[in-house]
Amino acid sequence: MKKGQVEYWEKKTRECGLRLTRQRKEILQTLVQATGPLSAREIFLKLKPVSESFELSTVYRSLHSFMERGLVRETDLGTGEKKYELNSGEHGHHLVCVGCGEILFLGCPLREFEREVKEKTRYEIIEHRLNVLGVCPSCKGSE
Amino acid sequence: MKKGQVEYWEKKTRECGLRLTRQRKEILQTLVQATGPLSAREIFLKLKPVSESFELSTVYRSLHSFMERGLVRETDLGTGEKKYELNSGEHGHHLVCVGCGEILFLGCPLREFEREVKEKTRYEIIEHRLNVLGVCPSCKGSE
DNA sequence: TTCTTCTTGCAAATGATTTGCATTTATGAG
DNA sequence: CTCATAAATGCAAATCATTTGCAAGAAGAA
Ligand SMILES: [Mn+2]
Ligand SMILES: [Mn+2]
Ligand SMILES: [Zn+2]
Ligand SMILES: [Zn+2]
Repeated sequence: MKKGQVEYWEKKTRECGLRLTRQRKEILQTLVQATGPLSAREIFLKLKPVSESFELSTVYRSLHSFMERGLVRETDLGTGEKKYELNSGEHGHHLVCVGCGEILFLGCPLREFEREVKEKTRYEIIEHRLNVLGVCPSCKGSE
Repeated sequence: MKKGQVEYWEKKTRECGLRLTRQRKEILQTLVQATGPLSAREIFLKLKPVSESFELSTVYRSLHSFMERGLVRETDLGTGEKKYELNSGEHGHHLVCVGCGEILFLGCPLREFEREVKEKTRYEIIEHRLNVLGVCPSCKGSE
């Protein structure tokens, strides 16, 4: 069972001791289908029409449960709302188009830098957060 | 007149067409003395005892005026409140101690990376945001 | 099926930041 | 220096994302 399938995440959910509710299934489904990180409200808006009943607060609560167990990652891309994505396990960063909001995944160029910072400052490094803002080719064209 | 002196920033304020009010002087003074970026509320709390009357909303409004003119920079260090600092002109990033909140300035290791991203993605790069979280030596000691 | 515990819906609270509006103040002209 | 005017402030209320309390509902173990 692969990370691209809902079943994978549903199993993980159970394994973490979380109950697999209809709402959580639908949230996971939405995240699996997504091409990039989504905000709680984006998830909510995708589901409300399809789903019997659904609360935004439930989305937030589910995402937090998922985060606590490491199933989901949260990113603040400076777009007002925090974004959430399934935790693929591979560390990286995001390139955001300020025009259309498209989000591309970027690898991490900071392994060496982190070592230098640790050495120079004597801080224990916990994590780093990087994101890049730009304009995608398509948005560049249509100005 | 140097960037370490309030007078420098007071002059700049005027040159930008902004009026130099008592409140703005005090905000600039606070920022000049600061050893790192401060939140609007931190500035407010430093000034309230000393100053005749002062509103948090005034701090926010002043900071925004300063930002529009490039006198002040805003950073989101993920600490809940946005932080503000005088715009030294030199681009860089921050290392934040999750223990005591100490903030160190870091240089930018991403010039080359930005070029690569531009080439690979064909995005026009506008800016990047990076900050590093860690534990300072002093906080490491006292656990 | 039953029982227990975890989740949800719903509404109200929170916390940072912003805004409307009447009043005050900085600044430039006279 | 005095005055007029636009800009800035105080104060209170509004926003907006996110969180929380609580009663009712639904998973899942037995
Ligand atoms: Mn990285
Ligand atoms: Mn940089
Ligand atoms: Zn775009
Ligand atoms: Zn510290």
